[in-house]
Amino acid sequence: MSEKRKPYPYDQIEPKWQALWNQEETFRAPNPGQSGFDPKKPKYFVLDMFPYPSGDGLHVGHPEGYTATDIIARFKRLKGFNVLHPMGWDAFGLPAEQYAIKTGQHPAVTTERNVERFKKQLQRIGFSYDWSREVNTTDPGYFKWTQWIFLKIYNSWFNPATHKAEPISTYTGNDPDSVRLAYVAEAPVNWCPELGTVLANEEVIDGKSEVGGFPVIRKPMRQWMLRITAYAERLIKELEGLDWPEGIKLLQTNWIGKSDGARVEFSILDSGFSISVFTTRPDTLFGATYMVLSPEHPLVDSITTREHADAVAAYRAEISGKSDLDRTDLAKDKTGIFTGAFAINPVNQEKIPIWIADYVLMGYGTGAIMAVPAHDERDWEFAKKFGLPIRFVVGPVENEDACFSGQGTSINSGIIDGLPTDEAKKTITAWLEERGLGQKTVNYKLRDWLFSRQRYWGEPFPVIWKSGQHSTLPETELPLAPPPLEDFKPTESGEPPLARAADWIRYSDAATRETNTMPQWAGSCWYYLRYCDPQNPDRFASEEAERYWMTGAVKIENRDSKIQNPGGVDLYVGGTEHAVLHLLYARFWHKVLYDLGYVSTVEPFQKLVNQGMILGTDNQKMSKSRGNVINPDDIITDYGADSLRLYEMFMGPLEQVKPWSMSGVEGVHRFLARVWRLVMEENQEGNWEISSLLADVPPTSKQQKVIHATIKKVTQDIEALAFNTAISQMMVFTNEFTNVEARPVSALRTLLILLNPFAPHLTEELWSLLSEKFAGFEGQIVAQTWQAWDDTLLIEDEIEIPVQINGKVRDRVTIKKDLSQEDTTAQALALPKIQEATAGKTVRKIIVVPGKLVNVVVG
RNA sequence: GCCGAUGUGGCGAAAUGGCAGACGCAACGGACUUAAAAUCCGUUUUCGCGAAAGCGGAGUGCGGGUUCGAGUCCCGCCAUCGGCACCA
Repeated sequence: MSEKRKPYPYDQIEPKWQALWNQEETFRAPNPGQSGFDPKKPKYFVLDMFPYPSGDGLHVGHPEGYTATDIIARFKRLKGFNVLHPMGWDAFGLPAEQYAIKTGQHPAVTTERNVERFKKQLQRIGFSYDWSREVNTTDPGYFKWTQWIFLKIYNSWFNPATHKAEPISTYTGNDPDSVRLAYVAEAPVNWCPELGTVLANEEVIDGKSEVGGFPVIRKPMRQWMLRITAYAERLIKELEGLDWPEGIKLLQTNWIGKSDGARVEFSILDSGFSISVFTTRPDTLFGATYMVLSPEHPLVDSITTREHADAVAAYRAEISGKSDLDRTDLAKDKTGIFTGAFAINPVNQEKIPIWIADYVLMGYGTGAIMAVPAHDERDWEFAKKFGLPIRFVVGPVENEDACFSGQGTSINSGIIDGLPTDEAKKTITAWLEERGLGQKTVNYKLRDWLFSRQRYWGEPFPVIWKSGQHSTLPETELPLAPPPLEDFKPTESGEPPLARAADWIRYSDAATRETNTMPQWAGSCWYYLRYCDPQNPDRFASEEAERYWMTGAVKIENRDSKIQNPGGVDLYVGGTEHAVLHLLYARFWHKVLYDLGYVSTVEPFQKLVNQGMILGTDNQKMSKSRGNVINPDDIITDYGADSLRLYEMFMGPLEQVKPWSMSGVEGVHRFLARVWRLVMEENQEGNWEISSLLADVPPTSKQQKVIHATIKKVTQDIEALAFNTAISQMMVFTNEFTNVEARPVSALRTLLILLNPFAPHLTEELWSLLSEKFAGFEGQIVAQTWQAWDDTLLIEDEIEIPVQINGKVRDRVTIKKDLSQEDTTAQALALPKIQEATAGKTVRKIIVVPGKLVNVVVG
């Protein structure tokens, strides 16, 4: 009894309803063909970005997006949809592995423990997930299919004629390995000698390891690559029809980085070689005064003259020894060295020197450029530093001391003189093509996806090696689990940790297993598909289930008709941090599966929404070191899950970054307590009982208006994901019914249904309490139907409108709603204040906006 | 440097080109109470005048513009946050 009395007994009702939902599988979503499936209802697939179950547990950022999707899921169910709302675990990953290296505890053990904790935390918030569909990327039953998809990727190629992935058997060339969508290449990786491991790009911050801050160097290693570049064009183009934030589409488009230009062949003087360069400005070809190769360019050794060989070798050694950090730091200061060789400019036969410099990247274009210092900032800087000639070929030249990279008219350029830039590009490119000296080309910044990691805690590749040749395991040998190990560090020689499992590696006398593992992205590339049919042992998801949840089609139809209807996940909510990587990788895999006929839609996610980050109460990013982390468990203990949910949604627009406020939590908590007290009151003994003010009376017409305005606003706001204003409106509703002599039960019935998606526990409880005394509360609230509003009830007979003089409000007038413009004007002008203001002045114009205002313009 | 988002009271915010500040927090005042908490009622952009009801001016980062009318549309800046960063 000493405990402080709670404003309402959330601590009792929340666990009660959670247990009941769990027990009765209230939110189980049957698949077509299963009992309880209703084919007449439309489908709705609402997806969260599944979490990595870290050791820290949930933070308040997780429930933000999860609450938003839960409200949508519950709303759609009330609206009569079959709703797929699942949750799972992206459980492979580096933190578990590093913890294992430190403590020797197997990652599977810590992962299981963390998953358990995360799940408990999520269940305490009352999310309406169909837990029978839970997936875990580290389950053999799951990663079997991750590996299976890899096999499909490995066994296909991108046919440039059809712009589609096709089985490798349709490839007629003589080297299928050169076109597979999964291939092996020597590629530089982020090697951290201190940690003895390779790091993903995301784990390298400013050239140092995210963990520990140790230097990271680039080291070439044999790597698996996925040919995502083959899809560059489609990954840009097929974004078009998606309902995604424009900013995210742009981010992906820029990441893929398409540029139109030309490849131009330069022959090398006194040698049999020729070097091709990529340029977006072939119109400036006459201004090329030198050429630059990347230090890693394969022809550097062949063309370097004897007297420059030592200096070039020294420069190349210096560059390769630099860490990423050094290279970034020196980005502004150009370095380079002359090779002694010369190239011939194909348009004017001019002899130009060939340099190497690290501002030219091997990974883009051809790794070589023609330098046009007059019209390219970087070339300008380099030419200035090394005293190379500068020649203007795009006019008008206004300033000889500055580079001009814009468009203009070609000058000093032979056949293209006088042409505007666009024309000049076309003309010179055609001229080059006719002579076999160049070609119109499209280039992308996007690189192929480095898909292997030297890690333990990931999916092993279903690949074996025999005499230096790779081949794949048969599907029947999937899943291939990682071997049991006790030491998870890479070997001393820098080989992946799987190399320690000698027995596991030996596949046969002649063949060994691949020891790299897949990156964490692999499992998250397709998890939304597994949710459709998570226990299926024979396919990643049955065709029927995949088709139903992705397109809504119950029967299998002509596949081409699906292309018309974009389909896919109906709503996907998650943080912006995945704007490029996860969302690009998943789209890529999905397209491969689509091309090969395994899925029904071109794109996986039809609508995407990014929730904004939640900052600490100090307006700073939450972090352990700042000590400003808010733990959702504490909020639930002190205010209840419904308050946590409601506050997360009431803070502000979903997409916006916003700081946490404890008194804000108390505010919504008070609101929920007010709703509780609309229904319940305390008796003499201090027990809660149904309020004596409740009565089966019709609402007054004013109340009727509030009821219908609230149904309308809440419905429209939920559909627009504007949860904060939906809640405001329900507060208005509650205020309206707080001080009344008799409270119409029907009004509360409506409020409870509207509030249910937001505060499911409180509304279930009040619903069930009301059913003891009033009719209309049969069954659970989750089984009810969302109400419709009546617009005719919202129309006011009389409205008050402002009357302005020259745009400033001078008075107000109350008029009948359908009053004619003439009569409105007359009434407005008759107002004493308006009379006074217009006296002695000319009324020049009167603007009447029906039902809105009158504006009198006087001179 | 480039790209994107944002900028409104003491704070979180709201406003199809039409009464700026709904709703909530905080603060202040009142009711209830022996008292406090809780609850309920009220005030609260700011400046000036007024005892008060009220009256008047200013006001949505800054400077311009379009419009009868701009937080909202257009042009040019500034600031904060996020992303990319020698991509030829």
